[in-house]
Amino acid sequence: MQPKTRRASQTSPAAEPAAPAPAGARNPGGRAGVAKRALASEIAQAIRLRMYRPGEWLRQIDLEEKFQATRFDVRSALEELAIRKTIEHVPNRGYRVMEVDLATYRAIRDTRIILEAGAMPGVVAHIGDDEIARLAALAAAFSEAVVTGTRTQQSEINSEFHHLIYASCGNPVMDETIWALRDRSRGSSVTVWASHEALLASARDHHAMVEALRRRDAAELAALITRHIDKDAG
Amino acid sequence: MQPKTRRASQTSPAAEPAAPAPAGARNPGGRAGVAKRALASEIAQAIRLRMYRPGEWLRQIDLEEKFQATRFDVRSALEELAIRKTIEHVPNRGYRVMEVDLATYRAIRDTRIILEAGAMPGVVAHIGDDEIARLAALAAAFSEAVVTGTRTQQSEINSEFHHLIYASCGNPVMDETIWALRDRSRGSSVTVWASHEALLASARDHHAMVEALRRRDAAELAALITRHIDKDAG
DNA sequence: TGCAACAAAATTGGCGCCAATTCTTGAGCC
DNA sequence: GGCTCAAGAATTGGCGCCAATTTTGTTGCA
Repeated sequence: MQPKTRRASQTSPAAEPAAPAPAGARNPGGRAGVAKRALASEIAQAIRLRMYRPGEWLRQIDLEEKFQATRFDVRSALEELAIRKTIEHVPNRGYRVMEVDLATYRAIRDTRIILEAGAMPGVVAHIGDDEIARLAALAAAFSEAVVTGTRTQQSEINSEFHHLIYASCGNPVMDETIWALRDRSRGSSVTVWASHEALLASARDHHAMVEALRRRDAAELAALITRHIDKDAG
Repeated sequence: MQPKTRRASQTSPAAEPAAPAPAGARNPGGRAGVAKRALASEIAQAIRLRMYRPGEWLRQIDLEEKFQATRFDVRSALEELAIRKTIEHVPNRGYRVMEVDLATYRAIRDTRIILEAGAMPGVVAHIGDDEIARLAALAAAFSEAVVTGTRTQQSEINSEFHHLIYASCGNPVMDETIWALRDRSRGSSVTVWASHEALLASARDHHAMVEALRRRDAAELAALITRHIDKDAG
């Protein structure tokens, strides 16, 4: 192995104090370094928007021209999503949108309940009045979207609502973990809002959450979130 | 863009019923497909064992010959670890072991507490007597290792102990999430056991956990775990 | 008419090359 | 003697090529 062994410098074990932050921006050709990471989230977004359904194969050539990226970038992005469990990699067959079976779905749901309900005390402690006001506005917007908006609009407003909540818990790691799980549960067929009634119930939940938030009632909030996830309104 | 546009086949949106599992094994040249994933965990293991310290640079050429892998494999593995937040990628500088600052450390710790304590009811519900017996054995082994064993041995036994617990919660996703967080917190300087007293306290905690497990006392277990993490004994 | 084997096409995936960038060393200058 | 600047060495990283493998279409045979 090893096509070309140049030099085997000893990795300074203890040295290297910890470089602070050398330079910063760089972008020579056009958007090479950027596209790498961005492409992964673009594809992830497309999956979120159900442009690719669970079980569907993601052909590299298609993505290549769909997103105007090089094959290499596409493959990197695909690999990243596979690691994130958004898609699944089958050797010599390609990548396909992850399909989560019922058991896995329940596992994700239970984990989410623990995490998201557990985040509520932090939210109550850290959230400000302006955020609550914004949440109230979003809850109202969602209620309206249930009647007038498209599926995508509903989904977006709903996402924004929950995003704002978890971002307010004062714990970036928790926020990140919660959204990783939320993304994973999207590959389930259960996830799509079942009925108009379910949507209405979700809208009501949102308003109740805002109320509980105003009262700084963490326990009530946790209970609401738990029910909310259990019904799987996202 | 697009070096060679062959054909833009329409991605069959609804088709693709969901291929079950075509073939399975494949390994022509030697270990190409295997090394890809394996290498990442090998490097991760090395980091876990502190062969590379937080902040230290991981030179591709060194890894190349250290693990007898091609440059391409090394880079893939490094990318994977960067996505997992085990290491950090600095463009044109390379990859280095992630250093977690105090704030992030606390964020991880708080998230872990919520998750790991939240997993306890599941553990109590699903664990069998044989697992408890094994845990008791491990707790004893740890107590002994505190006196006679090396740092690495202690760490390994401790890992096995906690691994067994979380694997018994009946929720693979939870287990996986917990370990992802545990791995991330390793990049902190706080993580290493502070003193001999701390080690002894950890050992005592383990025995107390086994006891609580025997009594199927989820609340007590959760309290123990919370304290255990708070003291940061791993 | 149905099935099986074969052949052609398409797609994935491993790998190496070389340009871009950064780090290091040494000379020149203040 | 210390600092700045510049040339050289080393390392990272983008990208394309082609082999391996799978899928699709077709022909021949029972």
